[in-house]
Amino acid sequence: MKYQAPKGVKEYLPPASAQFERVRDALLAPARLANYQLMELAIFEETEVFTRGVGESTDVVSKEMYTFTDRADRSLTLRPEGTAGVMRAVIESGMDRGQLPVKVFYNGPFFRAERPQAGRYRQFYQVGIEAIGSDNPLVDVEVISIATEGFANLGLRGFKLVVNSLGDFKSRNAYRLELSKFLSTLDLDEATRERARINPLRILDDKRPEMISALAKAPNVLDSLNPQSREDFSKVQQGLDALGIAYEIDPRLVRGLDYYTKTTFEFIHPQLGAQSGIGGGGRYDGLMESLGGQPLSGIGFGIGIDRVMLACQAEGIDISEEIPLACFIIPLAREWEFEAFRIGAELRSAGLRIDFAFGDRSLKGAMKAADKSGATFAFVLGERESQSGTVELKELGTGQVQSVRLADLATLLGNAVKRSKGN
RNA sequence: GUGGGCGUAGCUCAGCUGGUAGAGCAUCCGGUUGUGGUCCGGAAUGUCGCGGGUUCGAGCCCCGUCGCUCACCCCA
Repeated sequence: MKYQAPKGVKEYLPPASAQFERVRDALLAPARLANYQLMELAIFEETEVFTRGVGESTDVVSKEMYTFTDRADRSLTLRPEGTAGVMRAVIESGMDRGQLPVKVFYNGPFFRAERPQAGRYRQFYQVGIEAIGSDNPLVDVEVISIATEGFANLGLRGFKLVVNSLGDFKSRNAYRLELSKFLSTLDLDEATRERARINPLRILDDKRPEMISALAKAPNVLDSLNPQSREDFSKVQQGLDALGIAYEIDPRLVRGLDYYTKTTFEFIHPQLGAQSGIGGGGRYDGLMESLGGQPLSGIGFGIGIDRVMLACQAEGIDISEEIPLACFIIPLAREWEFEAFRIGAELRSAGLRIDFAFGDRSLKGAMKAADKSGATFAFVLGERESQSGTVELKELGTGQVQSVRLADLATLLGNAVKRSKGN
């Protein structure tokens, strides 16, 4: 084996690719129903979009970006996350000067140069949505509910939703100061002290047991929320309650991107191993402005398709394809191939999924192929059928055969597909 | 970047204390006339990840290297 996909690149081949599509579409459907619209975006950006957007101090920017120089010596970067690119496109197209809020969704591959492990890849896939230009906490609720709807579409149950509020800019900065003071009383190792200096909030995320106990007495963000932030967070909670969405409040939930303010949230699936976050997001107040746009607030989420697929697997959810192959057509010999193909094309344009026995194989081999294809029906096309305009249609599940006129084939197959869907 | 586990047929793996490689599944063909699934018979496939060392002899031991995988950090 000479060539292989680059390290950590996750690819989906049949039959898993059909599951990938289903998961992606199930996650996207609620966004469409909530009137979010598709953005098909650049997969690489000027590096500065991310350094300014995501923040220099984050791990994502400081050590995980795929950055390269093009022939004109421009520094470009494969997108490591979705929000910054959305903001750039919104500003570039002037959407931030039009009707607000701007509600958009996206999906596709993202890239981070990390060491791969279970559920973490260098090329991975996300769906995401952003609602830009409204401070209303109900928008936060809408965004979160779209995510939970997506999971519900798949029948996922084993995840939990964790929410927190970091407070608005003022509130967050005040807390940051307070937290720094507290952290300076702790005896921290070199790396942690450096992180604390760059962004003290991120220390709260530390999962090491000794750190968790050291942080037991750390000041709580929620206690330092100013009145406005407090009220907004309370509305978010009321909205979630009204929709019957279960959640936990975790004042330690900070998330690794610098732009978050106010609401942050994360979906955790405990059966997943070390990388248990299947999705997450939050509100960002200063992001648009720092990329040169209007001073608008926004909120959004990113959901990892790869991890949602793992979660479905862990819960034993069947995400296999449900549209069956209606019929497998077997030309008896080369001379019948064109006619078989013509019939197949007609059936396909009637909306039926049709496949053929290609290649010169024995009839037995062709029947075997029909069987393995999972088709509901199969028939042979040869001299007799061509003459009579009638085929012996075989139902592969039962072995039953019936004579069907070619003219009636489309209707009959169509009805059979409908019936099997109804079951 | 750091640490653990693993690299044998397309896939999943077996190979006892070192004696020149096997199973199941998958693939293909056949079991007489134009109909699959079960069953039976047959065929094909490996520089045992790569390089070096020890040995009369290495898939098995040693060293290096590459790859995969899991975990730390962090995130989807």
